[in-house]
Amino acid sequence: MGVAERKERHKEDLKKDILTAAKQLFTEKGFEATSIRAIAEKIEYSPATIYLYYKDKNEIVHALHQDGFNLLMQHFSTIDFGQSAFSRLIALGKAYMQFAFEHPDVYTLIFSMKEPMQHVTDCEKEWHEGDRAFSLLYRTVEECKKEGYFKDLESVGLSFMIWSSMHGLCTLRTSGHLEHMATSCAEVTDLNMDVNTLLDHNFGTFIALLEKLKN
Amino acid sequence: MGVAERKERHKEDLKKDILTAAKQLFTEKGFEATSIRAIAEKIEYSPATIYLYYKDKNEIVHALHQDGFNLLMQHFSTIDFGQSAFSRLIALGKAYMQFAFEHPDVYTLIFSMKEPMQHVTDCEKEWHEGDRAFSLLYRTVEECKKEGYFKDLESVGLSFMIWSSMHGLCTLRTSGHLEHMATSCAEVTDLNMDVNTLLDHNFGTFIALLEKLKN
DNA sequence: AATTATTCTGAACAGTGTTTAGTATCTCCC
DNA sequence: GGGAGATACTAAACACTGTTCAGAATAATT
Repeated sequence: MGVAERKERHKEDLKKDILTAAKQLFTEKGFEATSIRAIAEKIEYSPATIYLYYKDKNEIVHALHQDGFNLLMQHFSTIDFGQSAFSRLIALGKAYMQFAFEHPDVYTLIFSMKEPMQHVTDCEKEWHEGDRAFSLLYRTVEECKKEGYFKDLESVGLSFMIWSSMHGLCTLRTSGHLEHMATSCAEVTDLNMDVNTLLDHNFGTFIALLEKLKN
Repeated sequence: MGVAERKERHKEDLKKDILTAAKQLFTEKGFEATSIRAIAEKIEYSPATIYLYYKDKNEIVHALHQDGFNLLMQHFSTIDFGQSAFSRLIALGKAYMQFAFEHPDVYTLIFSMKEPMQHVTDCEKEWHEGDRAFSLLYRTVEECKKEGYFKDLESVGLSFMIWSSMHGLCTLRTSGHLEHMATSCAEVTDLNMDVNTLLDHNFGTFIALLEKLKN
């Protein structure tokens, strides 16, 4: 039965090759430019072959979705767990934003597009990667409470608001809204700065805001 | 010269008809299903005719972008300006979220898609609608400070963080992430609720959070 | 070597945004 | 009223997209 095993291995290899090609095209040319035909050309197979390994494009996107989430968790793993819970919370936010900054397309894929999440609910699949990431945030918030922060504030709601504010900041950036505001808010307010300065400035306010919630 | 005027009027009418048809299809069938051919069919003209009135699809999207923003401002106009600045801030957040809830496609168009904003920067156009909306938030935050809120917090940064958290909440909802978390966060935490309850709960935490920032 | 099973592909379908060459209509001037 | 010219419109094509399916090429089994 050595033959069957070899074939099985080859099939799995090809399946991975498709994903690797998709990921490469995706990060190189962006999501819009990543077509089935382009993936097929990269692995030197016909477009129809891809459909023998993946049901449709959504299944490929979903696989990339999981990959992207592992990359995010990798960013989180660099955080020093020796420091205080509050410092860890700030570091978590920073790592999150840096991830969004370094991999804007991956970020959009895993947090803004509705197709991958639709695929999860459609196939009644679990999504442990996402749960784990939120759980990390939630537990950090809980530990912050032990340090005297966020008294009288409910942890789940607060965790979501922290996530939302970071997510909102990241998406406003990638959509170009923040860039517009950076140039035009000089008229509205009296500050004039570029996008990244504005982003840093806002994150600074975020920290200051959380710090004020001690006791 | 009555003829030339009549023709000019007719041209402008047709231009508006295209937009009306686009808006209708857009709200009825969503953005994905709104093709140039579908718009053409609705106004009973050939697809090529549309290109005599709009440079490309982005120009149509940009026009809808402006329309959508006026709709948002309309939602804001229902707010009672007699109440305190802090109450107005909360009402602003509520109106913003309700807008996103009632018109999810319009919300995605004006706040999540990057094409319309790209078009603004490409054509070096102004975007007064957006500036006005942010300015409204900014001024409300400033007035809240006079009422004793947000001491030692910088207004621009805080305005952006408030916007971000609301925007983040809205996009996490439309993308389906919140829906997933609502069902799976029972395992992570100990709460079990549906999407809308979770959304309300989070907004409640948001208010509680802001209230704690008095003095 | 012939049969069967597996793997792959060319071609097509129905859709997308967009361009161009050509037609039909309508206005103007003689 | 009839011919010239401007204007408005469209059929058809181009280059794409995701996806399907009949059939060809290859590999394994008898």
